[in-house]
Amino acid sequence: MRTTIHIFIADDHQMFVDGLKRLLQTRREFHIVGEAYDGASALHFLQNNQVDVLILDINMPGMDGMEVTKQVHSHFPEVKVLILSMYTDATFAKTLMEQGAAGYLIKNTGKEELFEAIHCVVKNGQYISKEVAIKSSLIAENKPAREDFGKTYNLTRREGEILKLLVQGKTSPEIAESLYLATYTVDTHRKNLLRKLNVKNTAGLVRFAIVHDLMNV
Amino acid sequence: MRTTIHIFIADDHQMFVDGLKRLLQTRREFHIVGEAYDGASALHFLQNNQVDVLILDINMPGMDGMEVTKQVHSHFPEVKVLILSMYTDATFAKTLMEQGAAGYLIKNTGKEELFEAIHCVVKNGQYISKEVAIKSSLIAENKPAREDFGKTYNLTRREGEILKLLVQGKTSPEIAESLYLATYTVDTHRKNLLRKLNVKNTAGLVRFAIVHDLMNV
DNA sequence: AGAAAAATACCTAATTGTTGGTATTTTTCA
DNA sequence: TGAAAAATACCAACAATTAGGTATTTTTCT
Repeated sequence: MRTTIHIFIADDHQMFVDGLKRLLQTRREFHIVGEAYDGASALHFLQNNQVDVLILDINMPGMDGMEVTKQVHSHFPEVKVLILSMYTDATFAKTLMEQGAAGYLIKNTGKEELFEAIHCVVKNGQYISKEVAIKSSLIAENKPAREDFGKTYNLTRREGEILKLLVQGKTSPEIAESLYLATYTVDTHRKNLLRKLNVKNTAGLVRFAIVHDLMNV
Repeated sequence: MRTTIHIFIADDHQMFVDGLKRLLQTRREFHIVGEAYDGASALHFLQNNQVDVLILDINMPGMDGMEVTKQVHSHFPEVKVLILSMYTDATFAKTLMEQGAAGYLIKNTGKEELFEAIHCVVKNGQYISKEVAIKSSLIAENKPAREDFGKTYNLTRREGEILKLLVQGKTSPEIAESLYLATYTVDTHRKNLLRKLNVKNTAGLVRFAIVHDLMNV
């Protein structure tokens, strides 16, 4: 790595920050540009300084890490947020990643993995601790491909056709008209779709279709 | 990196494989354990050998890379699939990641980024080429931040709240109950949502919400 | 050719959604 | 402190959806 990575540390434990600094300073490519013991100070610093990676302890007081992550992501999108946490809870990690965190590491991670994670997020990757990842299908969940959609979910050709039109916002009478069917028939297919996909209304059907990537939306 | 990373290369261009091997051999931590020029051979090798990372050319003949990715992910989940591709199409990359790929690199990537990507996927991260990522909302930074959603689309907090519940398949009475509101009120908000997002029914709302990534679905 | 699956169509009743209003209270912010 | 925005609530009428069926025709596949 030729270029220096500018790192800012936000953690409420002074000793932890010190240890982390020392650890990071063993690598030439890392440059600690600042530190803060609460979220507000961290945000303030970002306004006036170039920071590549914000290492953020998620147990910080004052302003919670979740909020800081959101703020940083929306106001300083170029800053990568790397979360350090004690929790291996996958849902928690997932939520943070969705709020804009680029990485999630549990605190007792080895230094090599930490270095790796920093490089990874700087390169636009996302990094998640192994301990967290194995707890759930947080990464790389296996969705069925579009072409075997019908097969996988046991939908017939007609059902798939009607589902597509539903996603487009069409009503039963409209679908009936465009497919030259009786509204009754369309409704029968809709009933079968609700049953097969185990949802209770059109919202569920639309959601299912989009999330499982049936549509080209 | 103390531990050796066992790499298998699957690509139909012999010269490309050779170049890649030479490139990877400049780093002590990488060990090329094998190579294949079609998907079937690659899968066969995995059955009898320890492989950490499978570098996979997505333009391989015989068995397409998409299929190999799926197979590897389901049969050898411990093997990280790193895709090499010529295409910067984000949808394509996304589909592959969903099939179980751990990383996606375009072929004219620099060696440092390649090394980085390998380390990243081994550590359970996901790596996506910058060139691909910036083309779409594949990674978080390019999506409108969730908290700006309301601002971007002029939705109020309450409207966003109700939209989320609609996507979950809830009916007006149900939403009213969970938010301690009159059904009348929920319906007013729904009317405003339909107007603001310019769709004509709930299917449109759900579709909009998911496509614009308001939800965590 | 015969069975199974898919597609078609119909009926009723209850619930939910949509449209087009009006109007008051609460919150936010300049 | 006002004005504006947001949130709340109500009414009526009509359209659409959902749930519970039954039943015939057409297509697919062995």
